[in-house]
Amino acid sequence: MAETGTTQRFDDAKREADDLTARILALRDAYYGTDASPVSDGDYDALVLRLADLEQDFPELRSQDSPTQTVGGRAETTLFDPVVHAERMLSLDNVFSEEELEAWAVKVERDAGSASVRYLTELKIDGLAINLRYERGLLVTAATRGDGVVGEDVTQNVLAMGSIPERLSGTGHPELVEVRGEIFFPVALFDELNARQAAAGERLFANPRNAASGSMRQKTEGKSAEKLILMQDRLSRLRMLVHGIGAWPVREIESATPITAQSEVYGLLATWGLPISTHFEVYDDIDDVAGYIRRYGAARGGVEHQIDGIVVKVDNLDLHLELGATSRAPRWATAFKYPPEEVNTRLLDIVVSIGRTGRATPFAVMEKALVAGSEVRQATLHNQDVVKAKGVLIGDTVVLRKAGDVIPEVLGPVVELRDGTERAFVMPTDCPACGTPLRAMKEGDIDLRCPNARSCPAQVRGRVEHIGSRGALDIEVLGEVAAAALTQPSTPANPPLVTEAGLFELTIDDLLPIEVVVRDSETGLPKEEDDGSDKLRTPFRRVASEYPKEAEGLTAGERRAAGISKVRVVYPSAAAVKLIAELERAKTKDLWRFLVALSIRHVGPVAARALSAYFGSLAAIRAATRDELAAVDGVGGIIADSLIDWFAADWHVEIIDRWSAAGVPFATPGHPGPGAAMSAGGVLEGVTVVATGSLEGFSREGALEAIMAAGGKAASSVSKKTDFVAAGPGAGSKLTKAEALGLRIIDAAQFAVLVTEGPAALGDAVGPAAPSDDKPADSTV
DNA sequence: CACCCTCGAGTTCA
DNA sequence: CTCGAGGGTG
Repeated sequence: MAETGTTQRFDDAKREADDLTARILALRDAYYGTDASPVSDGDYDALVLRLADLEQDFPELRSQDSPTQTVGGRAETTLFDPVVHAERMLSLDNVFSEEELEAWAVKVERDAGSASVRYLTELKIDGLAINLRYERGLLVTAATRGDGVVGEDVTQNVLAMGSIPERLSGTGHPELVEVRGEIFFPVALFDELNARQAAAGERLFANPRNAASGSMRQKTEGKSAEKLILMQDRLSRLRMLVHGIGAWPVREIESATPITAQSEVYGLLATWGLPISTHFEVYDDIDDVAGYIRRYGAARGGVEHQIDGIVVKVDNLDLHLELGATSRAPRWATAFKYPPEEVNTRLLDIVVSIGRTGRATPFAVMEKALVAGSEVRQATLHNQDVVKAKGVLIGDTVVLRKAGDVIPEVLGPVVELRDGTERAFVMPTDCPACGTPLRAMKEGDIDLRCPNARSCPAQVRGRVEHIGSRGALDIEVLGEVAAAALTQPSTPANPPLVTEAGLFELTIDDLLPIEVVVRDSETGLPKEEDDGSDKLRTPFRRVASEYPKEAEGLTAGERRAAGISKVRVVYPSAAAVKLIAELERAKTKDLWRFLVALSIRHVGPVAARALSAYFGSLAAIRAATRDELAAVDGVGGIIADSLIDWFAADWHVEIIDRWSAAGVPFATPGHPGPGAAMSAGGVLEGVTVVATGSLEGFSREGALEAIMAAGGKAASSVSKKTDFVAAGPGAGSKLTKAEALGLRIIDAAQFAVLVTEGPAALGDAVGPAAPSDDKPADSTV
């Protein structure tokens, strides 16, 4: 039977290998033919890797033209002239973890024998590989990689970039030298490029790599003068960094300059006037290489080009010759690939959730996928229109990424991988939480809402959780789990809260009976005990078995004599005690926090602050007319209507009454009454400040408080009206935008001065610094 | 009528 | 942190 088994396994392997080969070749065609791949790089690599594995197990499967033996790409069919590279352009093998890197290093060091190995690390630019051929110091051709043997002649476009020397500087250039490098589109200019493309009615680029590739592929023929200017403009924005020498006239160069290391090659290339990266390092120890990888993994966005990994090269050139190369890649170098930022995964379902405002939001439930370093299984789809616009069907393979490296986002389906079993998403007509028909609240609204605000369990739970959140009353313990426990009918008791009206009436005794069904974090289904019943947790009570009070002080023998045995005692858990204490503490919080906690449409922290400062009490807000409400800065007719509507509902009034009865003041002590002008003044009067990143000495909230306490406006987003941007470590897009707008950017220390002494103390006028100011400092403020 | 801003939602990690 | 949606303001 053993033989049958082997034959069987070989047949399976052969079938899989054939299948893999076909898919890889098809993807290569798509990839190199159209600049857009139907699958992500990570998937492509996975296919090639799997094939390599199979070939390892069954060497007879490996053929000369297997994709593992040939370099990616095929001869181009576009209109550019073919160029035969003097020396084949190889690709690099990949490692996907520090362990694999370690294993590679072990092999290298073993093969190196007694020689001590030094490693050069550099960023792997996600761009377009280019081969520059110089003869006696003159650029003869610039060509794309193509299939590694024959590429496309893009010399004219490369010269049009303006940053690649047509003639090498220095003297003593070899008869022939090929310089390899990568052309890329600087990420900082990418958004602007797409905006121009859109304005010109041209197609948008999916990413900077595509932009580089697309720009390099442009042809001048048949273009209008206007288009030629645009083309030239795009080309001038491209950059190139060189990272190696292909056709390698060792003796010729060495006779001129003795060179023994790759890092010295870079020095040589620089003296020739070629642009080299400033990000390379040389290390003796592979552990230091791992450190470099980790450093840049954390700061991938901080470089002018996209990075798709780290290239690790053996620095010693004599070892390059000794280690040699396979038919597709050198053995003296490897590429560490970071976890991909875009991956494919399966869209298992589209489910609708009901938020605290009743809005029905469809979200994608996906097969768990590792993207940008964390596992993702859900992503919001916003509303039906977005689902339709993205064109995804349930069952599709979809492209998933993290917008801003944080928020999971479904980009769209991989249409090529459909098999006909996919089905379209249909927005439910009824609320999935309470069954009430969903409806648009206004004519033309895309969002559907559950109108059952009072008793829809999803909405009640959402509102209770919102009350506890940081932006509202900031009640510890009262998070997602506690909110669910308090509002869901827990077995066997009724929920302690039917609506949020009873929140401040809760006692320890109300909390004790609560039982929560434990749900599987993977499936969302209730977990079951061995006997099939739901697994329950009691978050607010702790049961102990101990001797009763009368046994205190007795020894074991005396207890036995008295016939006293242990009894079950129920204690409130730490969480229960904490929650009650926190609720008590919350009653003293500022009025605006209570306004936020009431979940009134369009009343968030900003509007709530404005209303509270103006009216001073909830009673005054309630008594105000529409016009009086709208007189408040930042409040218009819609918010005024929303407030009036809210107070008109009996069950809303009940919330106020019961919270008041429980001791919530709903007023700012000492407030002079409605309409009283806010105590104006303060050193930041009329100054808008945005805080981003972590500012030493301030919490996120604390920074905002400090700005407002000084009379300034704490804006949440950067615009040209922003006067100062206080940026600390970890600042992201806001800082980038501030720089783009030329705004005044200050650090934590300057921020501290700003909020205490005002802008003048920073010795600068309010507002953006003048672009070129050699004029005297006559502040107009 | 453009902007610019706030709101609300989802998600993950330290 | 980012997006869409929609309100507010110049």
